[in-house]
Amino acid sequence: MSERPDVKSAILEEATRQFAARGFEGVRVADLAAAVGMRGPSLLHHFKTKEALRAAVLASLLDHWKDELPRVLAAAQSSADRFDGLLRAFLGFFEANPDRARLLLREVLDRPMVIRELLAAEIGPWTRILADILRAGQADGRIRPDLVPEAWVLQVITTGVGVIATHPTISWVFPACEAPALEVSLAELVRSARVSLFVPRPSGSGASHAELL
Amino acid sequence: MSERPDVKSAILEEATRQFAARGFEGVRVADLAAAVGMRGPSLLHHFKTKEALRAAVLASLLDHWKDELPRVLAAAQSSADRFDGLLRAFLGFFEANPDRARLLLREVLDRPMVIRELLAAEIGPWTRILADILRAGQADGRIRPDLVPEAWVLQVITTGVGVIATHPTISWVFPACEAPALEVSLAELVRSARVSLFVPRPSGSGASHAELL
DNA sequence: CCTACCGATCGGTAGG
DNA sequence: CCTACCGATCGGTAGG
Repeated sequence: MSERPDVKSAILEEATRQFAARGFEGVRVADLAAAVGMRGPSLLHHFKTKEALRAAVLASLLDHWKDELPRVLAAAQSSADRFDGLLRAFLGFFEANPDRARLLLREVLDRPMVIRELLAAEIGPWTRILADILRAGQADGRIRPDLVPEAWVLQVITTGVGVIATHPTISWVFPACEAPALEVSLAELVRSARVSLFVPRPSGSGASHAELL
Repeated sequence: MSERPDVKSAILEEATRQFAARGFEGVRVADLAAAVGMRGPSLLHHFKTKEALRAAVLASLLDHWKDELPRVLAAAQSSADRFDGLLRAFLGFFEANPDRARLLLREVLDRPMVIRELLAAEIGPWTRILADILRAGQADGRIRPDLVPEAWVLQVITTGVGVIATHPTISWVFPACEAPALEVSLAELVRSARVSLFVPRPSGSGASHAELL
């Protein structure tokens, strides 16, 4: 009765880490169990199969956005700096634990059909709203007219997840001392997302872009 | 003597396809062999181990850029539309066979240390030159000063590979009829890369951005 | 939560 | 390029 309060959470956390690092097939149930202080068969008492564990790990990732997306999008309809709020909530979640980005990318590659359905069901309704907000911004002349809202959203998602997942490896296309830090790369992402989104204001105008989404 | 001229190429092509789809560990040597008309042990006569085949597949990917990058960068120092040439050569290679992008992404996730070294050795020298070209453009006032050249290059690489690798899956964050086609997403990538790179010209000026990199 | 163990999979070898 | 087969790995079960 006085057991470790949430063995399950510990297993989920460790599974996220190991699945992200070595992939689902590359991880041994016994290793996963050892990392949380038990043997393989004992772990399978908490999650009936390895595949069930995979589903639980993925669900815990997407669940975060089921709560967060409506919250941030609602704030985006009343607050001044919607653009920064949304983009930072998105990037911050993955930046706080890059394994989330790597895990998601692996699932996209490993099980495209499964992920398609999950994205359509859980994220689809919200991205649609987002695209509509962008279209309204185009009608108002605040957002560049030569932009395809859906494509822009898709690209920001892919780039955010992709940069955070692969930065420590891909940044080696530059010598170590010239490679930008992750924060610099993400700042560049925010900059280019902003510039590619908003119609430039005549310089000297008071309003900052952050207020305009 | 009158055998199939290049069994090896056939194996490499099929391996690219299958490694991209199911990952290195997810592919059985026997299946790979069956797809090119032989049994497992016979395939291992052409590539001593499965791991050797993996290395060969990866090398054939990177070899393309060892030839292509110098060529395109050289053209970029004499021709008018360097930006388009370079970006289209890059995107075209992966668009012609999205499995290349998926394979590369998997290798980045599966073997970060190996890929780091390969990128540093084979691609590093050229991206460095590219970053210097961008810095020269900043000195001339053609390229936005608030841009970190290395971060911009990194982002374009990550986004290009990421979008092409994941588009058929991630685009399902939109209902099927609203999801942009891959070509639309790539056009948006080119647009936003261009806009985020160049200092905007006073409207009415004759020169197009394409000439300016 | 454990030990003991089954059953299936799979890379690679032997030998032709 | 084949068949036959070894040896190791690993998810999951039995039974406590």
